Amino acid sequence: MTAPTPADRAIALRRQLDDANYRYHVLDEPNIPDAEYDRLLRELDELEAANPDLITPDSPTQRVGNAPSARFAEVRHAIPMLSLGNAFTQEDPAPGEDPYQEVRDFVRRIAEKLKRPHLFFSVEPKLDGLAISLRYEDGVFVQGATRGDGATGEDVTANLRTIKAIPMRLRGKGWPRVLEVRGEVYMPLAAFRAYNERALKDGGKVLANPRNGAAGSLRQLDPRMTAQRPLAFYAYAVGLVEGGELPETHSRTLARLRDWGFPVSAENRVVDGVEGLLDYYRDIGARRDTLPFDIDGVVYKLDDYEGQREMGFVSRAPRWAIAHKFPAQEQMTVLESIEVNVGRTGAVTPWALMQPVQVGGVTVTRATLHNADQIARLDVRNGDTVIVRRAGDVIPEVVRVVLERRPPGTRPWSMPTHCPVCGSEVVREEGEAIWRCSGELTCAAQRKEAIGHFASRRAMDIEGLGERYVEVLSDLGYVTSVADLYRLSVEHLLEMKRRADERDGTTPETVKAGKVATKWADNLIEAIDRSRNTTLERFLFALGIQHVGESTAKALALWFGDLELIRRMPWPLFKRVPDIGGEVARSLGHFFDQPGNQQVIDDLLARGVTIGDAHPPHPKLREDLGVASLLVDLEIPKVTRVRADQLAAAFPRVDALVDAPAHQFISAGLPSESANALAAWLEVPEHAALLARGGQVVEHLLSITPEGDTGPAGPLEGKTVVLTGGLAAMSRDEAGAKLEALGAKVAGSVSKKTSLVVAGEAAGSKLAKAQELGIEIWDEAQLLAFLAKHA
DNA sequence: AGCCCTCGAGTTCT
DNA sequence: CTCGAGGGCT
Repeated sequence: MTAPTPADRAIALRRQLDDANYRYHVLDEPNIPDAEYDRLLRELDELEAANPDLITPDSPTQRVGNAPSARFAEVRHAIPMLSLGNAFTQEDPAPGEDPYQEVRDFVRRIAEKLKRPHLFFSVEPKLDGLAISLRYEDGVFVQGATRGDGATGEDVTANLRTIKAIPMRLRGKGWPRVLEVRGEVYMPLAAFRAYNERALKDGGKVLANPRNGAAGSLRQLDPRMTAQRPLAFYAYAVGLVEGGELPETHSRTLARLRDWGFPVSAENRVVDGVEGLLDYYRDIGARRDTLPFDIDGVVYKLDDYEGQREMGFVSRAPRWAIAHKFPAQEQMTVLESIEVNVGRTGAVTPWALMQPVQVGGVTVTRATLHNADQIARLDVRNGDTVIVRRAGDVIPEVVRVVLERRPPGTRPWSMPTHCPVCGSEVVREEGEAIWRCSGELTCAAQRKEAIGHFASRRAMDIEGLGERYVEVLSDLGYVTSVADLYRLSVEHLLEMKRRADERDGTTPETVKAGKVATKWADNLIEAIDRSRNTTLERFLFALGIQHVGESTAKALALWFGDLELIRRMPWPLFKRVPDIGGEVARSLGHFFDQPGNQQVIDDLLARGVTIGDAHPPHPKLREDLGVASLLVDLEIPKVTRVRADQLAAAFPRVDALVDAPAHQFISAGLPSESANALAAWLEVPEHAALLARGGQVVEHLLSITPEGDTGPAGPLEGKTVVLTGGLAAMSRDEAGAKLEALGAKVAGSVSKKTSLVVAGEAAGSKLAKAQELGIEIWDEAQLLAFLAKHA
């Protein structure tokens, strides 16, 4: 046996590489790891570099891309690349109207002409990419072109060579001497995202969407650029055929193409009649968001060529095929104006008011613009034409501005300097993204939101007090603080309704309707009454303190157990609660420092709000509760944990510390710098008072906080559980409460700290993430079984 | 100082 | 659901 010649080796390498490509891109069953592929490719590359005469045009090394071409040559398609007629689904069908009429018409026309009992269609997803034509002579790829106007396209052979899913040489046998294959070059979504993520990191150019990514990549003048773009390809038709035969149906041609080495979509099917088409349409539509590529519809083609020939063409579109489009997920519309909204915390949020468009099957007129930074990034202006998207996430967003359509004379948008509702100044904290109205509760918008929040389901849960009534109650002055809700009577409500009707010009209620109004008022008063019985965590959440959401409210309730304690707490002590830091503690302190807020709490209690679950502080509060931690929590300059410990040892009682001169701090062991800083800090009367009060409260807390014993550990103690998807037997909230009762911590998002994910019906990204991280996953049945066992 | 994890807040339409 | 930012750990 002699050693293989370089020529033999080159052939062997090419075969291996081609085979690996085929398995990876066509069969979707990679047979060698990427690294091995790269090694083989490098070996071949080196071999060819040493023996240039061994280089062949179909060699895998030639995919990498040669020197840039000045411009693309024109290619005349031997057989024109057709465009398809479109069928749209009627989005708001009138009663009795068939939303699929256009598809039915298409099928009916064929049925009338062909007069067959059954019509079989080859169906496939319509990829959102770029149509191309590939020419093979004697089984070797010789030329590739874009669709262009259908008759003439551009020669992008060099760029197409870089796409590994396109075979350079046909496999198997039986191919015609000349074969033109048509298909779609596209960018898989995962590749698109990965590409953009990297581009963002490296400061490169971000692709607008996968379609633009594919189209832009193919038209790169330098194939080496194309080679870096992650493109893929699916074949869906055949053009010119010479010196060979094709099967008699489209579906069998596709199977043949696959044998010859072309990727063909795994979603292709053959279906019977119009119902078959529509089933397919609905099936793909339902799975649209989970497909690994973007599609804008499905394509129906009469499967047999005989029938196709008989149907023929109208102008340039075949009468035997049609594209059935999905409702667009992106639409162009005109932004009429940028408005702002004022939220509960005063956040001034800009949003776009647009001319109504159908996006993803619903009419969209408004979309959030998040904040001023986002507007600056997009550079959206009044009157701009914009692209609106409503992707899997339902909530519409402005994707970008169509600059070519910008009317003359527009100016960049800027945040109003004053609140549109109350006229207070709009301010922004250093380094923050959000501008806020400084009016606080003098601002009607903030008051309204505060009342709405107070009444909301997760807060005081006043059923029937929705946005509408909050608006009127607030506007007409019946309710200026949340405590006013508990002074309302049925008479007030009826009077309010009468005035509201007058104001809005609504026809006054008839006597009969008056009865209905009474009923409504009775119900609302009863709901308000019911809400008087509440829990500490709901109450704290309802107050709407900045940075205090449900979770923080719950923690406060658990750790301190008593409203009276909390409302008088010196703010640094809030930091004793896990997950509460300086920012949140200060916010709590700020809230309770305001006499107006204390008054509201007094009023609520005086008007019958009862908080049911007062209990002593959580035993763990004792841990590290003392003078030292108080000093640390006060954030005194130069007073670190070490210094605080020294001080605590020297001054077991805070009173003595408050009045002590600086030299006593030095005697306690502090360096003079720290001692002086502390003395200077204490000069400020508010500081001294805060420290003194802090000392008292620490002593009080220590006196009422029980020792150890945190109760029996539940079976889920220390576990973090995430609930996702819909449950049949109970709501997610109920399930969460039950899990918490067993000791679990219920979190909202999946991370590597998550111990367990309960996935209900139609679970989405959280389930995917759990699988990715290898976290234990239960279905509802497992959850119910577990709960039953441990109830 | 930087990273990871959570929480809070705001949001659209039927 | 997504973004921004607070909290805590390394």
